[in-house]
Amino acid sequence: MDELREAGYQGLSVRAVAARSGVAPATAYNYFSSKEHLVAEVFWRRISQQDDRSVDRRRSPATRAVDVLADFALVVANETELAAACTVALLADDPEVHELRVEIGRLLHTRLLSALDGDAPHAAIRALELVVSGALIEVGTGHLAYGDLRDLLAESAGLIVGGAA
Amino acid sequence: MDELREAGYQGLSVRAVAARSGVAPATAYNYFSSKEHLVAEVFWRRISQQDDRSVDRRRSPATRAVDVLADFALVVANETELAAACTVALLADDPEVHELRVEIGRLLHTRLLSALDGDAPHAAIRALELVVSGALIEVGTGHLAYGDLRDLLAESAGLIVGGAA
DNA sequence: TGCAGAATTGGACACGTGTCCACCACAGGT
DNA sequence: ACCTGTGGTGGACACGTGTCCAATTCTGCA
Repeated sequence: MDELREAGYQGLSVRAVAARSGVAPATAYNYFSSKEHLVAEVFWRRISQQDDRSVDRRRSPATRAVDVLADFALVVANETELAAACTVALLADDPEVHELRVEIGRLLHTRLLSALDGDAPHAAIRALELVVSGALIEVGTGHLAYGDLRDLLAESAGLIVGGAA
Repeated sequence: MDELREAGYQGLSVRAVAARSGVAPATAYNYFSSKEHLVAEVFWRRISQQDDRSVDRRRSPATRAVDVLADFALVVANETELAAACTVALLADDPEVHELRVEIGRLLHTRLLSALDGDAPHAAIRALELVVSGALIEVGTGHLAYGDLRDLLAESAGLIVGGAA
């Protein structure tokens, strides 16, 4: 993370991260096959370490959905550089990254399902998934400000899941 | 395009494209600052060369929206390799690419606006924009098949824009 | 204490990238 | 026929990447 902040994603290199960790480059490559894999792993750990929200059925379905989406996106979106890094990294054509991508997708799906089960059709959940990737990309490319993310997610979720936003 | 099909995005290089075009590498770099820029340019040209649909207000707003989104996405989505290339390329941290990204965003926005103006709130248009980027990424990463794209877009648009899907 | 197996290391490797610059080819105007 | 300027060219450059491997150091266990 420190390295990413200082050098940006372009400037990030596995070697530099290794150096900062007091470890030889070859060692780093034993664990991470590329910088994409490294960054994707950071994202995955942050996401999966969040503790699950308990579902409170007194709140509207849309609100519950937004909570899930915001938890998901805000983990990285508070730093544009990190959001950019994660979005690009997760698209890499690398088996290790593919694995993580699937895992992350599964996790998001599970969370949405448990927050909304019964209160929204399957199609709505799919749409929410698309929306959150779209939103993350907009943050990563700098077209959407961190501060506006939650509102945008809320607006979209309001439209997708019937209930009042 | 031929080069991309044969070598994949990973294997694509500006030099190889230059060679295939019977042109020196240095010449290619005069026009495209990176392979990301090259690919982004291909995407941009394909998108912007589509002719605008005429708005038929007898059809439901959602249907009109789907037409715009599908035109947009299907330009590249019929070949996974191309979709992957475009999505990754468009995220590059390169001023030329940034320019194109803005241009493409503007074009999509304009088309949605003209297809839906008055029949959907601004928030719906934003949500549709997010959905289409999300969908493109899923195709690019191979998590969504080309054949399923249109249906998925239709489902989502149906939820976002009130009218019957 | 000593040892076997695992983890880490340095260093070289082949390859690809984007940049630079001096030089050349050639079309259009005179 | 001759300039002139624009665009194209070859070739070298510094840099970063991921891979490999033989040598070294660590670690847990007997």
